[in-house]
Amino acid sequence: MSCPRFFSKTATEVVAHFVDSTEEFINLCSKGHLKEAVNRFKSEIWSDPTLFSHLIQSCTLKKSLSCSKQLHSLIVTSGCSSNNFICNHLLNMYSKIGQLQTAVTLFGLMPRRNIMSCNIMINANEQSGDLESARKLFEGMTKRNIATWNAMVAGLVQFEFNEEGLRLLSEMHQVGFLPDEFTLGSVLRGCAGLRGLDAGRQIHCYVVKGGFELDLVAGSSLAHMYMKSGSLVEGEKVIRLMPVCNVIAWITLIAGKAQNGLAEDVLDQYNLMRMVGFRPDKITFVSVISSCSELATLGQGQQIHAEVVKAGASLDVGVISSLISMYSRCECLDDSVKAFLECEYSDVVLWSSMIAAYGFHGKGEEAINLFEQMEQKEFEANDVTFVSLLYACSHCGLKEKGMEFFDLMVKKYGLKPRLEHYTCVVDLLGRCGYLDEAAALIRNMPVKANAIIWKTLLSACKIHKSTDMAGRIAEEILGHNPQDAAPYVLLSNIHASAKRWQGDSELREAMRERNVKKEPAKSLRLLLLNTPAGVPIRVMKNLRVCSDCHVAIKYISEIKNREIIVRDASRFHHFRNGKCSCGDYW
DNA sequence: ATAGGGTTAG
Repeated sequence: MSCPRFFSKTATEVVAHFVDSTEEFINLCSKGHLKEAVNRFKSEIWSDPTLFSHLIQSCTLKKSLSCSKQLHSLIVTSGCSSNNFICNHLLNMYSKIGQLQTAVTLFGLMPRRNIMSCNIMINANEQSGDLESARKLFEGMTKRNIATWNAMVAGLVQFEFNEEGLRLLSEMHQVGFLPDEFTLGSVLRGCAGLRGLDAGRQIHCYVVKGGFELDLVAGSSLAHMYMKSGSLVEGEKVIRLMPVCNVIAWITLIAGKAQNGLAEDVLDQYNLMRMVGFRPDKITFVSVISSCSELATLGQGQQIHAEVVKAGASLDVGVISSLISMYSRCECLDDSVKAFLECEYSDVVLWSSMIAAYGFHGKGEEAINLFEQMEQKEFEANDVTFVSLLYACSHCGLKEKGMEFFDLMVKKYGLKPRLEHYTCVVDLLGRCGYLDEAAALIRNMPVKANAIIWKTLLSACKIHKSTDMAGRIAEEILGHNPQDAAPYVLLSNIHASAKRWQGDSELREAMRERNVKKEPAKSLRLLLLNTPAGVPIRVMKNLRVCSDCHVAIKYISEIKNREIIVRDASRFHHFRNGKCSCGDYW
């Protein structure tokens, strides 16, 4: 049997030729050779206008406005500009190359818009930051598909209207749409933003029900939600159950551990990740450097800095902000400054990091100077910036400046002071000897006091040898936690330094009566005996060593010539022969 | 179409 013949070719040959040439045309488009594609396949395009879609997609990737305009004119000349399919592609192109206005005009001219057209415009408006227009479009739609709901949920979450995103999920469910992996990814991100563990667990049920547990995106989002909401165990479980992990799943786990304070585990996990063969990227570096910063492990920090440079990630503001903090906490302020100055693009967080670094090193003037420069450059300071700035002022005894900034924060920036801000101000007033004002502030502030803020005041009493007030304050702290040894110890030291031995022995009696015990520092002593001089020690968790500094000291920074350097949140303690540089024995 | 990050008081 022979095939019918078209001219000199069989039908099969014609089809084969057609498939071949379409393939070649698509190939040219995907490589960006638009002119060649148009010239060689003019007749094919004219007979099948849907082929224009490939040209449009190529133009979208090129992000070239002139290319897009030429192509658009060509489409108009070909007479298929009323084709919905082509029009939707054009809408998408204009929105992706940042020509929202053109897309809006085109959308307005379309005679028969379909759901797809509206979906594209919802996404386009969201991407250009206009959530309201997206919402209006969404609300005006009589028919929606799953992508419509997904676009709106994603937009709401993107602009941190997380609760509303969750509400929309239940609304879509009510009208009969089951969430897919895209919806779930978005709402889980919303739950993470809300630290909403309960809502997140409910979404987890949807994930299981839809069979998306093993989906990389849904799985990572789920794990991220758990870890951001403080449930590291559940998050880790989700990741471990995933049969295939990619870089993002790894980093989700690493970042989760970093955020939950497991800095040591972060470094282990990071090394493991590299052994398995994943390449770290800038987001990995940020998490890892922050952990080095928390541990004050300079050597590891420097090594990772080198890797950052090698990976070409050294220009990222996020990476640089974490480097500034790491070097500052490792006593290398010069390197912090260097990193700060080398940064080409800057933002609030970068400036805040540098202000914090100066404050950490007791350089109040420099911190203030930087803040003023920041204001001149019209960067909007945030609440964290002010914590660092106030901290810098209090550590340098700059009372007037500090109070001025506190005022500025409330009045000019409209920020509501948090407990951290009040603690800085109490420290500021207390250090400068305004003990009564500091106490009054704690009693009158609109947020609930915690033991830390009272302890801050107690330290100030110690500096100014005010035993009477210290006694009253110690009672208040013990009201928060009667078993806390720190106020007794502080009070005892205050009595001792004021040479009131009577008060001191009464206090020790009270401690015995209430069965309060001060933790001995056995572990540190053992470490010192068993570790050869000059060997760096990485981390010791929950180590209490210095009772005089009244802060739980957590990390050993290094051991040099049998001298141990320990870091707490605000300063370095040098221990030699069992004696701390701040004067206390352990 | 969708996922992961940086600065913060004692």
